[in-house]
Amino acid sequence: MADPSPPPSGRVSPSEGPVRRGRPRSEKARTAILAAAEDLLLNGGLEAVSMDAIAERASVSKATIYRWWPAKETLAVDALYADWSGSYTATPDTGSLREDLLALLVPWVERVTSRPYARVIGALLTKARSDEKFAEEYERRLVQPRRALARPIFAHAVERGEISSEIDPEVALDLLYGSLYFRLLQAHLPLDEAFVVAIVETTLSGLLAR
Amino acid sequence: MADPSPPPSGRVSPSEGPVRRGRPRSEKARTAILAAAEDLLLNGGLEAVSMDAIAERASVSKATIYRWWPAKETLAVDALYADWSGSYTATPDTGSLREDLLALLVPWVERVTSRPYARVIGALLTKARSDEKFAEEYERRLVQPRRALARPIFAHAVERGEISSEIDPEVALDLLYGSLYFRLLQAHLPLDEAFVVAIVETTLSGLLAR
Amino acid sequence: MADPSPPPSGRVSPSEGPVRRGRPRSEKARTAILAAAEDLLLNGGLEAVSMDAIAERASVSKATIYRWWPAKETLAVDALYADWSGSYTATPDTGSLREDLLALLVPWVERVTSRPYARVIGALLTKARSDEKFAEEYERRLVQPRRALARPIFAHAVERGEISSEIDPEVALDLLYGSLYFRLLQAHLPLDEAFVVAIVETTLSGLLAR
Amino acid sequence: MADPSPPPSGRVSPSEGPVRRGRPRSEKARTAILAAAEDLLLNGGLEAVSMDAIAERASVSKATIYRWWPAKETLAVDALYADWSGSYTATPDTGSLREDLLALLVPWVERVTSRPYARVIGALLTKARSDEKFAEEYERRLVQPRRALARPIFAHAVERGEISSEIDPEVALDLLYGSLYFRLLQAHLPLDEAFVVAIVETTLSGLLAR
DNA sequence: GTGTAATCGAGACGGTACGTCGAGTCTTGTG
DNA sequence: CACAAGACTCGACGTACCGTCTCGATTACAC
Repeated sequence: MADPSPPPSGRVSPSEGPVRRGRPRSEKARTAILAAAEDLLLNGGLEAVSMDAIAERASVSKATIYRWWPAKETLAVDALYADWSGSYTATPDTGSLREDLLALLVPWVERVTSRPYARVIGALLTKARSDEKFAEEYERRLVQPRRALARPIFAHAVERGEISSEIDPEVALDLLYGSLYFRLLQAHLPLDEAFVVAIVETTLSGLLAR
Repeated sequence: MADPSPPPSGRVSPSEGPVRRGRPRSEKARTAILAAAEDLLLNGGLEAVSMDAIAERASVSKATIYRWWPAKETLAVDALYADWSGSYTATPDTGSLREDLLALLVPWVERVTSRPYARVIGALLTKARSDEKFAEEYERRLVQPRRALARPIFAHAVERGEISSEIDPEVALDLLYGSLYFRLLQAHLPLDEAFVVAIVETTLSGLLAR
Repeated sequence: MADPSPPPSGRVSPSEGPVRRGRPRSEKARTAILAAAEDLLLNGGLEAVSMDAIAERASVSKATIYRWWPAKETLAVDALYADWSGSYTATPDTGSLREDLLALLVPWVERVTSRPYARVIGALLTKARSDEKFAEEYERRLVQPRRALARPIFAHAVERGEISSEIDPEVALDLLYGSLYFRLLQAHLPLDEAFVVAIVETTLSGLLAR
Repeated sequence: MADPSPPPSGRVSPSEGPVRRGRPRSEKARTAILAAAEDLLLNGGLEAVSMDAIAERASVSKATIYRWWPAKETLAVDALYADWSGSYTATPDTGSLREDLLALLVPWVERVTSRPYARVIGALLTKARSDEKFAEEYERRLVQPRRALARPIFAHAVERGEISSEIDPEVALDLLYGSLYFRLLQAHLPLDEAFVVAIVETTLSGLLAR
């Protein structure tokens, strides 16, 4: 099943108490901020995302941004999430492990190489490695949904008898996504459909002659 | 054979002509700068490396740093290179592909997890994705030496008949290192020796039941 | 009548619209900056006035200084103006041209030689000769008020019949103040009360024997 | 009589001892330095004269400049002196004080307004007010020669009976040159031939009606 | 209606770091 | 020796963001 839409990040959802006093949050401002952030993000990368720039573009005061997002990285996660959440929400189920994996990975590669996501993802991962709270946020919003989407593929393959139930789906996922991220982030060799096919084949059959 | 020591980065080596005019570069300053950079790098990550901080620590003027390194990332590569270049320069050759890979990867994992390298590597990769020249530098100094070290392992395995000559070593390397980098940078699951064993096994044998 | 307090320099007075939005300017910061500037100015001259030094002394950020003053010379004019504006605001009117001029010039000389104003004034004039906008500022704030103060003296003398109405007060002012500035700035001979008396006498009677 | 070429400034003339050991000073370098300095001086003012700029233009090392001139202001004095020393070396002697003064002052005004000397002179005077040794240098090379040239005019006028022997030539000179410098440096009103005539007339006849 | 309370924009504030420039000094090899 | 080349320290420059802080103005709900 697809990702059941995790709550937006930023400040803890204020809808706890039943009392809603004061001026309500401006939806217009929120939208404008996210739009400005996404725009800057996909053009100049995270380093182009400055609170001042967002504030100016979105015609919003910096205080308003800081009221809802603790850091520009958190804002970037929200912007990315809005960008991605609609897509690829269904686990492929073609009846074949090989085809399921290709159906999962090929569109992802196309998407991720269609715009300069590499530097954005790299920057967010880097931030996550120095900020525990942000790491949790990042994993919950962007990492786990994708892994949750993929795990059933291996369960189905076990059911069909294609693979042993001993196989650890986490290791399999890391082999596959790890290779793709590697080429995405390190860019030593192209990340294209041929490479997806190659790693799926190799992961399924192994290197050893038989 | 191991990496034959790539030239230092920074400004192009000035030893082209036979004439060496002017005051020679201060080796003392160079060393102090690299030491300060490495220190800051491994403690606070790249974000802690500021030109001002290095200048102060190394008792060196900022102008001197900028004379030799165009950006703090380039400096970080030099510092990292100095840190790494001595280690792991010989290709393992145990007589078995499995053992060779473990001998290659286990020490690397130990090293890379022994200190907070993750955020440093992430930051450098991110910088590389926005700066073409830096990317070339990074790949030449840090990426290719490691891959060159690993490739012969697969050639030996082909000679021994363990794997087909059809196998593309680049794909194999990306599967293995990619998985490790993935856990290093994304940190969704631990990067330990057990994981190394798991990905080596899986890569060798494949997922499919046989 | 004298100029009744020209507006402060620096950025254009923001009090145009009736709307006073945003955080108001900090009077405390403004005062501290001017005090620091004046202090540095009268001790070390303009060359001792650095934006960094002012920022540190006034416990103010450099950005705040630059927000309001485009250059240290402009700041110096403001500091000098604050220092001078209170004094000598009334045109002397003793009933005699000679006495009026002495009453105008002697206190000015005492003031101007009491502290190292010479190098400050020299520096500002030099800046003015290379910067059109600054020149306008300097003249409006420091030059014209003084000349406006002096002109009525000559009008009174004309009314009393002491001098012809043909006399050009501008020429007379330049003869008197010019000589004083000359000794102040070039310092080839002392600028003292005796010199003031001498130039007043000579300007009134002329060199020619009669 | 006028000063017959004061010695060059900079380091004390090395031609004292009879022994002239080592490589002789390069006349070519000296000339190139002065030319570069004058060029920069008259185009961008003293602030455009940097040791680096001169060194580059003159294809000379900075060390060579510092060997002979302690500061760029001293160099500027030398450059200016070279520029001026050839001109106006004879005291006018027309037989009339009025004409002598005009013959002295009008060409000076033409010269001094023909190029942006104002900012240069202002800068040198400012420097002189903060540097005792430079002040002595400046006065000896540029101030006194001019005054020495002018003093005989008043002696002649006394001899002719035009003015009293009581007249202090120093005061007279300060009235005349002071006014001109004032308009030159402060630029509140034009410095032109009409002004020269006006101050000469006024200085000769005085303001008072008679 | 009239608080009360949270929001919003605008924008100034103290900081930190940036990358550059010029001043002087020092250290080579060459003439 | 003088000189060119050029590396070095020091300190100021002016800019860009950071995250915080006042303001006056808005906009809701609660009384």
